[in-house]
Amino acid sequence: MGRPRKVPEEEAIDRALRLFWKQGYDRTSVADLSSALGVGPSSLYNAFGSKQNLFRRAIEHYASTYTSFIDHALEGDLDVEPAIRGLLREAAAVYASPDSPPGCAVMQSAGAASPGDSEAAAITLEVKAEVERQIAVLIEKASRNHGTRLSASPRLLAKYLNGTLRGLSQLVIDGVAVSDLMQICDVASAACVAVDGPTDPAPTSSSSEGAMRETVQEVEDT
Amino acid sequence: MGRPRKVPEEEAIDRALRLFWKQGYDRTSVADLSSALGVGPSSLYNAFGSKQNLFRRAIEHYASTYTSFIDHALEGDLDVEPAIRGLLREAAAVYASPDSPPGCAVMQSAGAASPGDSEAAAITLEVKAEVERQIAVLIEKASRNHGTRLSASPRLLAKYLNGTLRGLSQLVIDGVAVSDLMQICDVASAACVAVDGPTDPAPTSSSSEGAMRETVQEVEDT
DNA sequence: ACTTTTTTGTAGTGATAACTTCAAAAAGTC
DNA sequence: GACTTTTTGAAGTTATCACTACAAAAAAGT
Repeated sequence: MGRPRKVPEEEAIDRALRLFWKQGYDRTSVADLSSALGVGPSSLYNAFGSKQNLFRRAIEHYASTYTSFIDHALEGDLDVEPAIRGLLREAAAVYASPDSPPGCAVMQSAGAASPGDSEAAAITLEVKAEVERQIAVLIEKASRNHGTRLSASPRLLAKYLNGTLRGLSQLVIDGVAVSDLMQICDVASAACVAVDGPTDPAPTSSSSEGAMRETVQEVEDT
Repeated sequence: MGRPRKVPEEEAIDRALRLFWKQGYDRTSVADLSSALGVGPSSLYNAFGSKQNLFRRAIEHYASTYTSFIDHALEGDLDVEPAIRGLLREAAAVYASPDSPPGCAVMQSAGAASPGDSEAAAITLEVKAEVERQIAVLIEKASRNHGTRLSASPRLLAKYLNGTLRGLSQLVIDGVAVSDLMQICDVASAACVAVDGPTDPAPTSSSSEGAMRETVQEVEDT
């Protein structure tokens, strides 16, 4: 009952996502969203409550739609290196796809800000942590199933690959060619498995120069 | 001649840099800068002309002061892997230092935005390109001097490491521990040199699924 | 046709953004 | 001490921000 919506909720969220993705959360005004959807601001507030909440819905939509590369990698039973290579390549393909804004929506919309300084960064926190968690699971499973020796622990490699994904997103923004991106994925995935030769298999050294920030927030150890 | 400045230019720029670094360009208002320096906005505009220009000066200051890890790596005559490991570790140490805001100032201040959408991103463009250029030079020199077989061309590895640096900055923001960061640097640097075993030395494969954005902007090939 | 329910468009709210105006203040020079 | 030069502080300007008030519009139920 009641007057029907001019634009259905699902489409509104997807259009909003693409705007946040392209312009970033801060630089996307409610007026931008309103005119992109062809409705007045009152409709947006009636449907979603606030700009923050619309962003939250948009990121949830992104996480459940555009990050299938992790599920694909988990479905197959490949060894560590090909599994990671496939994951990175598929992610890079999404980041560089002409059908959606460049880069990773989580990175591009929330910027590089820390969760404390930015509303948007706080909202994307959970998505980033979940990706890292699932990558750790993937590596642990693949190495166990294939008896693969890793260059570091699954949880550390997951952090490394989390950083790699963010780097890939940035490289796409820089305009790096897709062919180069794919080779970078190959280099990065090869780094995950230990070399057989006489080289040191798993470096464990630590301290470098100067005092450094010791940190608090952590994803659980696997 | 004339009335002396309340706060000298150099100190003003450094204080501004740290604010941009911590909060990002967009979220740092002129009022923030003004109150952080203890002077009125008219003084800032008299001295620097605009917020954009002050940011430009701050980034130039950062590039000439906080990125010495590249010069250090270039000065030594180490082989590729230890040179890159040292570069990454030193960069990570700067990013995680408690004496300055977390992460890389170029990334944190300009966010993840593309140069077209953000004034700040356009200003940091040159710095990022110069870093990548110098890393390519470092790799080429080190591999030539030590006869090292690389896992990919110097220009591609430079792109990979450019992405790695950005990823490291993000990991620091995420709160990853310094000890983990250092191990990640080890994994990343080991990926640059070819393995001796029976494994494929330099993968060259390309196409993945779907159509992808072919890009324009490129740093020159080495 | 009348009521009920929800969405819509228009206009406007106070807050904050970057930036400017201008006269007083603080120095050197004669 | 008067003149010149530059910086400073306080107040103000215009634009845009997220968000809201409210009545007309468009559907369903009776």
